Amino acid sequence: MARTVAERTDIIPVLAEIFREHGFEGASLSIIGEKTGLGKGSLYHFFPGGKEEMAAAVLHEIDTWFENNVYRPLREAQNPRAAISGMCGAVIDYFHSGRRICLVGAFALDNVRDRFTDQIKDYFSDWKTALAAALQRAGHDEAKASELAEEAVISIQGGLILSRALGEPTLFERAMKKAEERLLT
Amino acid sequence: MARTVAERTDIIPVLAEIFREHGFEGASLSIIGEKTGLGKGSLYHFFPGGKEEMAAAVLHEIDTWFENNVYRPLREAQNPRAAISGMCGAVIDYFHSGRRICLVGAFALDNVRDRFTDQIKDYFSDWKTALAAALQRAGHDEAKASELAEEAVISIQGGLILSRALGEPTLFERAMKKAEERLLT
DNA sequence: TAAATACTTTACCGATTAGTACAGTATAGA
DNA sequence: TCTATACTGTACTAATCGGTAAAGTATTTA
Repeated sequence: MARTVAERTDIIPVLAEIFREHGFEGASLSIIGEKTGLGKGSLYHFFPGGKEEMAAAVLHEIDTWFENNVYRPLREAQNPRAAISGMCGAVIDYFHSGRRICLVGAFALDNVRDRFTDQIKDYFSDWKTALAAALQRAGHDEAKASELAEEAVISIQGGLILSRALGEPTLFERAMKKAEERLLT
Repeated sequence: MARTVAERTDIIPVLAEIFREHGFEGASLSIIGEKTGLGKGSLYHFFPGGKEEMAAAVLHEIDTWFENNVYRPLREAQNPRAAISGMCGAVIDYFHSGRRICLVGAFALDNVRDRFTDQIKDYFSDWKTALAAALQRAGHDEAKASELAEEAVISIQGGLILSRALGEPTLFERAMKKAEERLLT
């Protein structure tokens, strides 16, 4: 039989988009099979734990992406203000200017939240602490840095919801610009 | 047979909590039957359109609640600043200090978003315009009022997500206090 | 080239899904 | 009290769900 996919890692971004579009429960194995081009046999070969393992793998990939492209730059860049600015740009790109939802945020509101509690919690908590660290290095005291970081993450998540709900991608870009202003002044 | 529920309207709040807890797809008819104490026969008697009609009825009830308790007071109260302050209190109560999610926001991220596009859109759009109207009557120009209103609704939705994700109800109260400050200064 | 491993296809399982049909019972109005 | 309507319980459908089993075919390793 023809080999369709060489690497398990190639499937994960496809799974991510499926979960974004249909949610965890709505992402049936038939949809997954259709969009990945893989039969059930192959899917359970790569993910013996079934849908739950697929979603966990997606969340893990999201986590490493943010660690590499958002959290670590915030913690380690020489210029913290440039790193914060860079974060805002990376976020706009990642969420396709508000046309793409945040899977972790969606899971947090979904009934699967209990199955992925820790991964969801870490995502937001890591983001907050990394951003607060950059803000502190930019001159804010600990309390103010934590407050500003929390506000920014809130604005991102809320902006994604409203942007999606109203069908206005520009809303998200506006919210990000506002958030960046508040972080840098 | 014993009559269990007198009014269709009595069931809707129960349905709302079920959808909040399990999502639209996750709210199976067996769960709904169990929590409402109604058999399928009764459920389809009250809601011939099935789950979709149930969810639509819940969204409609939410809309009228916000119209009566949030939007209209914002539009019509003599003292707009007091009305804004009242809105913040009502919102904290309604969402149980962040322990309760916003069903409309959850639907906006879910795969049912396409089935209830208009009701979701109206919810956020009505909220924005009502709050902007109050802000204008409080002295802001149209552009600034619209900007502040959008920011506030964003903070509410984002606050609910983070509060839920991190398991910190105090986060939502903090976000609401911040939002109120920004609206009233 | 031969054997071991990696991947795929197909067929199947029991459980659950939303929804329908309909007979039966309770209630309300005349 | 009789009748019409409102409501409920039970049984049923066809479809789909996530998951399993196992035989078959590639690909890699020795």
